[in-house]
Amino acid sequence: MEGGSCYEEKTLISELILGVNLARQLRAHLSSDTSPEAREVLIKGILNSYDKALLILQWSEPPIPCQTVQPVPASAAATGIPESPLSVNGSPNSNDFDGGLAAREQFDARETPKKRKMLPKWTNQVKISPDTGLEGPQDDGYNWRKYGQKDILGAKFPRSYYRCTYRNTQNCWATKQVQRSDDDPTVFEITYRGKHTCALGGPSTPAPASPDKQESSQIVRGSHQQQDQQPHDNLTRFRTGLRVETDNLDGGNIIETPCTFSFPSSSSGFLHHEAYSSLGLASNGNHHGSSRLSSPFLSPSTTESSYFSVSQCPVSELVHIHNRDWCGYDIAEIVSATNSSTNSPIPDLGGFSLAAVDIDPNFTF
DNA sequence: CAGATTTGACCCAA
DNA sequence: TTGGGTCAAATCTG
Repeated sequence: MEGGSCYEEKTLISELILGVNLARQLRAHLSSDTSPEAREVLIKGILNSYDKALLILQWSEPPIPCQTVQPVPASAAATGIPESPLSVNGSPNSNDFDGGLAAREQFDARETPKKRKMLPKWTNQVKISPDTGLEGPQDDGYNWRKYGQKDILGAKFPRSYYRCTYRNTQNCWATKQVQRSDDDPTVFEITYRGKHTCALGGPSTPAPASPDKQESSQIVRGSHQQQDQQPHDNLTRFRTGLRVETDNLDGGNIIETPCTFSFPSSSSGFLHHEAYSSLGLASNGNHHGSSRLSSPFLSPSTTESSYFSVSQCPVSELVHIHNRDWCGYDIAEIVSATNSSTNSPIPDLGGFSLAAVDIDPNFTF
């Protein structure tokens, strides 16, 4: 636990420092002819940084009374697990960090259904992989019970309504709505309302075997993954918060504008060789660059990444990271690729559709 | 049989 | 009046 607290403090400080640095860069950019895109990247970085810092603050404080029954494992604490998956587009309501206020809100909501609408509300967008057999967005760690489904006017897909499984037994009034995106069926918009006050539903104490039909919260897991589910959960969380910054690099000419990649969550699988072979690529591209990695879930001492050029296909660059998380697990993931003829990103090669793997530590690219 | 899901009905705010 | 959110009985599942 101590390691977790120490880690959280360091991460919090580093995130705030990152935010300050990005703000300074933005100020410098404002006085120059920098492109709006580059400024937007900096703004996103700043917002990301403060979002994460706030999340760390939120989850390092004693929750009410949701997670007081079972202590949070150090590994879980170290991941700074948010109540729901953090995404570029979503963050918990910043007004809701006051646990006492949240508790009062929950209490009031219990008394009058009208006041439920006053509950804090925030929305996350979660992308799922069509390649990995996922039926829906990843499990957010809570136990949800579906209580309704509605066809929404103008939406292709119905909206599902979930409430906390422990509503009746523990008066936990957290709810969520899951709406599949019309534009991209692999994207789910998840709207959370209210904080969990249950003792059993916390993300650090995953549900004991919930059914696998729930649209919004289940992952198909192989047997080998169940054995070490905790590390894999951590990996998923670490990926979610991982960012690759490519500005000011020694190989900075590879990607001409500063880029920030936000990692979607993805499942684990033995993808490394399959990914390359299915693309007709050799896995020994020429290393020609490196980048800084920034994530609250990465060990700074072991972070590294590589860029590879690939000559066998119209892929001008394959950004590939090889990393090690705080649990000591090696991770490899393709995070982006660019079509050399059109100079446009190749979405199918992005980090999402090519899931991460725990690679052989002895394997070299 | 207990708990979860489905689905039509109901409520209510806009 | 309409559409979104919730309820609750029926049904399903392990």
